Amino acid sequence: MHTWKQFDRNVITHSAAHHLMAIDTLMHEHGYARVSDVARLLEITRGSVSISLKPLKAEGLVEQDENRFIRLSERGQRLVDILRARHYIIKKFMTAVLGVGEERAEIDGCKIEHLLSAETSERLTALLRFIDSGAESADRFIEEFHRFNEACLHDAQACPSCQDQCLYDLASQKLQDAVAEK
Amino acid sequence: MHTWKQFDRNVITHSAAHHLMAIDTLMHEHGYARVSDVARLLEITRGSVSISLKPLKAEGLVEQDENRFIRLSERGQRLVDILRARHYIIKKFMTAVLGVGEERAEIDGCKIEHLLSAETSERLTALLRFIDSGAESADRFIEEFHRFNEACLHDAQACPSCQDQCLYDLASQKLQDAVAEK
DNA sequence: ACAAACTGTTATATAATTAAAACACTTGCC
DNA sequence: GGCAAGTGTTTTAATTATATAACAGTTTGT
Repeated sequence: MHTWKQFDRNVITHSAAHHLMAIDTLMHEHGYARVSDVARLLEITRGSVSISLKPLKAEGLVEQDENRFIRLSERGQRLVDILRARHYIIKKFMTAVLGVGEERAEIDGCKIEHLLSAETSERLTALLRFIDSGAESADRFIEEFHRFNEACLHDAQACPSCQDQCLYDLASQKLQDAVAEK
Repeated sequence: MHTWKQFDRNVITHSAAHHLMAIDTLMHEHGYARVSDVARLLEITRGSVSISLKPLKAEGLVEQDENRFIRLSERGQRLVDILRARHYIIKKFMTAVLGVGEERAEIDGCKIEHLLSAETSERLTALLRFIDSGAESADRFIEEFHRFNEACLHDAQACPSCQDQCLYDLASQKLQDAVAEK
C-alpha cells in the first residue's frame, strides 16, 4: 500500500490549473491578461493571484513582461491545451454516455481533469472516438443503455454486478448526507 | 464562472478518506485499530495520524474508546462503504470498459473516488450494470471497442470527435512532460 | 521488577492555498 | 495638476497535511 502516498503529489494543483486556464481564457477574450483580470475571473483577490503566480513563473509556465502583463509560455500553453482537451472528453463522456446533467458534468470534470493519468485520458478519448464513429454497435449500446436504466432490483444476491451490498444504493448516495448528521 | 470555487470545498479530503478506509481495513483484518496501526498502514507518523483524527472525531465519524482504540461510527462506516463502492466501480470501469491497466486504475480511482458527485457515480454504476446484464448490445460494444482502438488518423479535420486539434494527441500526453523542461 | 519497546499526544515546523489589509505605483478624468 | 480609481506586491493570518521530536504512559520479556 505505497500507492496512496502518490495521490497528493499531482503534477499540478487544482489551483494552478485554473490560474493557467484563466490566463488562456483572458488571452482569447481580450488579447491580454493581468493579475487583476485573473483575480476578477477567478473571484479571488489580486494578492492571492500574485502569490499563486510566483511558482508558475519560476517553473516557466507563465511569463510577465515589463508592463507586468501575463502570458503563458509555450509549455504553459501546451499544458492548458491538454487540460482543456481532457476536460472536454471527461465532460462529454459524462453527458453523452452516462447521461449526467451538464452542470454536474462541468463541476466533476473540473475536479478531476488534472488528476487523471494520460493512460485513462487516452482510453476515454478512444471510447468517445468509437462512439462518434457511427459504428452500429456503438449507437445501439448508447440507445439501449439509456433505455436500460430503470430495472435495478436492489438485491445484491440477484445482481451480477453486486457483491454483498447493492452497489447502486451505495455508490449513488451523496457523501454529504453520510457525513452530515442524519 | 462561480463553479470553480466549489472545486476545493469537497465533502471530505483525500487524506480523511484514506484515514477512514485504513481504520475499516484494520477492523476487518485484525478486529481493532489504533493510531499506530493506522500510521503503519498509511506509512505516516503516529503524530500525523493523531492530529488528522482529531477533526474526524469532532465530526463524529471516528470514535475512540477508553483504551484509545479507534473505530468508525455508524456514519463513518457508511461513508467508507460509499467510498469503497465508488472506488470499485471507477476502477472496474477503467479496467473492464476502458482497458486501463490495473495499477493505473487503482491510482486514478483513489484520486477521484471522493470527488465525483453522487449523480456521476450513480450513472457509472448503471453503465456497469448494463454491461454485466449480458445484453447482446453491451457485449458487442465492449468487444468492438476493444478491437477499434488503432484507427486514429490524427487529423482533426477528418475526425468526427475533434475540433481544431487532435483530441487524442492532446489528451493522451502526460502532464509532467508538458510541465517538465523539454 | 525493571529496562526496553511500544503507544498516543502535543509542540514546533514546513509547505500550499487562500484571504485581508496596507503600501506604492500608475492611469484616467475633470 | 491633482485626486480618485485601479493595479501589483508584500505582510500577516488561517487552514490543511504532513514531519520530527519530546514527553508521558503502557506493555513485554526476562
